[in-house]
Amino acid sequence: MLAHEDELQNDTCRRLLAAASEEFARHGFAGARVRQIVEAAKVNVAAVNYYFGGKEGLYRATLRSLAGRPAPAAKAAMDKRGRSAEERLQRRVYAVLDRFIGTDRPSPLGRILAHEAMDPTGNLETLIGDTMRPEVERIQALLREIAGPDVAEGKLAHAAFGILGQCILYLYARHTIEGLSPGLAYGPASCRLIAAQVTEFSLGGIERLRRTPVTEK
Amino acid sequence: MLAHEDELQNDTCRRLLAAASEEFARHGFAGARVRQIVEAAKVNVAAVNYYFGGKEGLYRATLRSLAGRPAPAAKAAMDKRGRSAEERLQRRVYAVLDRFIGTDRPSPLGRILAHEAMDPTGNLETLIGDTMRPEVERIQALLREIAGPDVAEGKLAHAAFGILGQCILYLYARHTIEGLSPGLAYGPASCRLIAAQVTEFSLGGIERLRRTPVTEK
DNA sequence: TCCTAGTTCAAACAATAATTTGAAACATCC
DNA sequence: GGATGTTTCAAATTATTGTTTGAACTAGGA
Repeated sequence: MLAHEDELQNDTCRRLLAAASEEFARHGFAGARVRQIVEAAKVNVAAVNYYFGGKEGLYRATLRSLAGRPAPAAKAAMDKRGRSAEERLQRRVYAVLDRFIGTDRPSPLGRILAHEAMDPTGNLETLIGDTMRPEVERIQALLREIAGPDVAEGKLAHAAFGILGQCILYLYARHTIEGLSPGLAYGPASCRLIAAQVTEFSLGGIERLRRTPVTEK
Repeated sequence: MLAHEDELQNDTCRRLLAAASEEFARHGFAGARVRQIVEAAKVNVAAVNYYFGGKEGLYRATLRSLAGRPAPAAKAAMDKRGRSAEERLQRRVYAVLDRFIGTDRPSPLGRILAHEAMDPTGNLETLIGDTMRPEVERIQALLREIAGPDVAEGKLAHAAFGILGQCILYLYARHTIEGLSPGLAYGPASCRLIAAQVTEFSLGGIERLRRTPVTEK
């Protein structure tokens, strides 16, 4: 039992982590089966304990590896200069969709986060801190920029969660949405489309909040 | 092994179903433990098989019992006459929040639905058909009424899902939101507050969609 | 009171899953 | 080539969990 830092050195570890990401994303920690993981990874069962000390260790390592690297689209959304706040918001929404929903294939991170939020295992706090919190803060800052100083902070927070809520619905209710409304297909292009829709919709919401500035709470 | 229709006659069944609702809501079907359920219900283990034929039977019965009765708020939202479409939308949003999130305590139905959506067991279709589909359709109809005939159908569908997404976020990311933004407390009153916020935000979105009617898709 | 059908119970059982083990395979260095 | 440390493997082990069993208990009627 070594490793613990160079989990990505070994090929066995890499395959294990990849398979674990998918299995944990599908079924959450409790529902995931290590046999399923090792079979998908084409690795012997004992490897899990050998490298990670058990199912739980593998889970933590998986979370680390997923939360560690932000998706490529996140960087692309970074170049804020020379663009309107509205445009930057749309890019940020796209980045969220890309990271948590995934463009080509569904992202394990978002799905694991969803399971974790529903049924926490004790890693939720860390995971949120590493992934969601910065996202929420960035979006809220952009909203402030768009809405101006007159809109109450609480309203802005709600709005930020509203935007995230819309994004997350598309992740977590994928089957459901496809069943209810087959037209709204998922795919590489539709991620961009959804970003546009969500942004448009939310800009309207912000605008209205600005027009009717009620007292805080 | 009788029952199967009069599940609510027997006191043991009632307690079993109540405990099962909570346990399945917490951990989903796979993660739920029948021992946990029977312990909470103060009932012998064998009762599960005796009355419901097993864990899966109990699960299905639980779903039936939860999907069967719409929350009281749903009826209150029904009296459409004499109110503006905007007002009716807000009432409908409140009804959704009340049914799926719960006013006083978190609703098992919504939480089970979330697990089911993440990791379907084969009961998802039925559950959706019984609970979500009518909700989506009603909201979409209201949105059409508000938006007028010029907004494309696909946009309205997105908007309806956007509204649901906002509602659902508050259900499924409860811990997360409380952690990120302690000010936004949950409670009997806040359900109404959230309904107001979501409606306000969404009306703005609709308005904007109406102003910028792009071609379908 | 006895009988019957329905229900509850503690304990046994079977099935599934995670973990461990000890030997075999592999690589690396001398 | 042999010694040493690491990795892989199939099989055994332990733990957890759903299900079954057969006896005990209860209530209602003949």
